[in-house]
Amino acid sequence: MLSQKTRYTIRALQHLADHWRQGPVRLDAVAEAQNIPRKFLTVILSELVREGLVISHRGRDGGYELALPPVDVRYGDIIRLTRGSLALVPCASRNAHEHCANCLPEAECRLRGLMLTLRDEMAAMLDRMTLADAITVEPPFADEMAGESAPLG
Amino acid sequence: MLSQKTRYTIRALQHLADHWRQGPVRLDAVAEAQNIPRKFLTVILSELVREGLVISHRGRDGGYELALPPVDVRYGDIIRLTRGSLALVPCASRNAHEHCANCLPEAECRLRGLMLTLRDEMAAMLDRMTLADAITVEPPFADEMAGESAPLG
DNA sequence: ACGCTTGTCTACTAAACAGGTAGAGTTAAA
DNA sequence: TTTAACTCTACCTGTTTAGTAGACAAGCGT
Repeated sequence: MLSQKTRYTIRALQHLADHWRQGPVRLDAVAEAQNIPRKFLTVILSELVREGLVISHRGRDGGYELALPPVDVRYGDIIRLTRGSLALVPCASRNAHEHCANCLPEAECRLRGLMLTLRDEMAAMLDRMTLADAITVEPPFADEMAGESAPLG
Repeated sequence: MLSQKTRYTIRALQHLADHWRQGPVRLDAVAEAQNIPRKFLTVILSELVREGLVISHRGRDGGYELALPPVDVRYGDIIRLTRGSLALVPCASRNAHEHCANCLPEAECRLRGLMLTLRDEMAAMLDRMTLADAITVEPPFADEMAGESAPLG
């Protein structure tokens, strides 16, 4: 799962992307529009500023704006930034590789093999999408529970 | 990230799959071969027994074995079982859907749209692979850091 | 029936992390 | 020089993770 903080981060960035080239957006505006606790959002945005993804303007009429055009901010980058890695296990990360604790030698670990493949598929998709993409949300739910019935129930 | 427990679970099941139809495998054998703390493994295996994925045999010459052929145990099922869902956000789960806290209405949430698509890609891959598949681990690392250079560095 | 080996179950705990909050300080436009 | 912003360090509280302890139950072989 993505942490709540990562989700807030993504939604905040989406909001800034929506207001690209419209001048700084105030923190409260983001907090209200995106339903993010105000105080927590200060922490999140400050980090994004430190990381260079967002620019802040202090003083009156200040606020935040993206540091680069939405089309240049890929979702993969955002998740790498906030989570450290796209991978589902430390040893399957391509940019922040770490040995897993209590594991087999990496060359023998099938879980690692699987997770490397999975990571690459996820990366391919997340690096294709940027903050500039309009994402259409699918219609309701219901008829989508199919395909889940399996040997296990 | 998958929790350590989920990783242990998968490796334990792989071990049982490797010894399919060779009689019960003792807990200690699994613990040693897979480098899993013995006491913790009892918890993990007991849960798998309760969930019907593994059968246990008590008494002398007892141990554990898979309840069904390895080819019928998909990785997707294992992760659904231990994590509850494949999705990266609660609202993007197909079999354990939940509203996210402090979010937008689901129909408007672009993060949800993105995560639904991602979930489906992950599911497609994880439901294609089973415990019967030999997974080849890729060669070393090194030349694989390419493709990471981006607007962000 | 006995004893050994092996799994089962409930409870507990230490440490880390998640998700926030408080509040004093700094900037810059009007 | 006021005031509406952002910034920074510190703190807090609840939950989850990763285990451990220890008494108990069940088969197998003799």
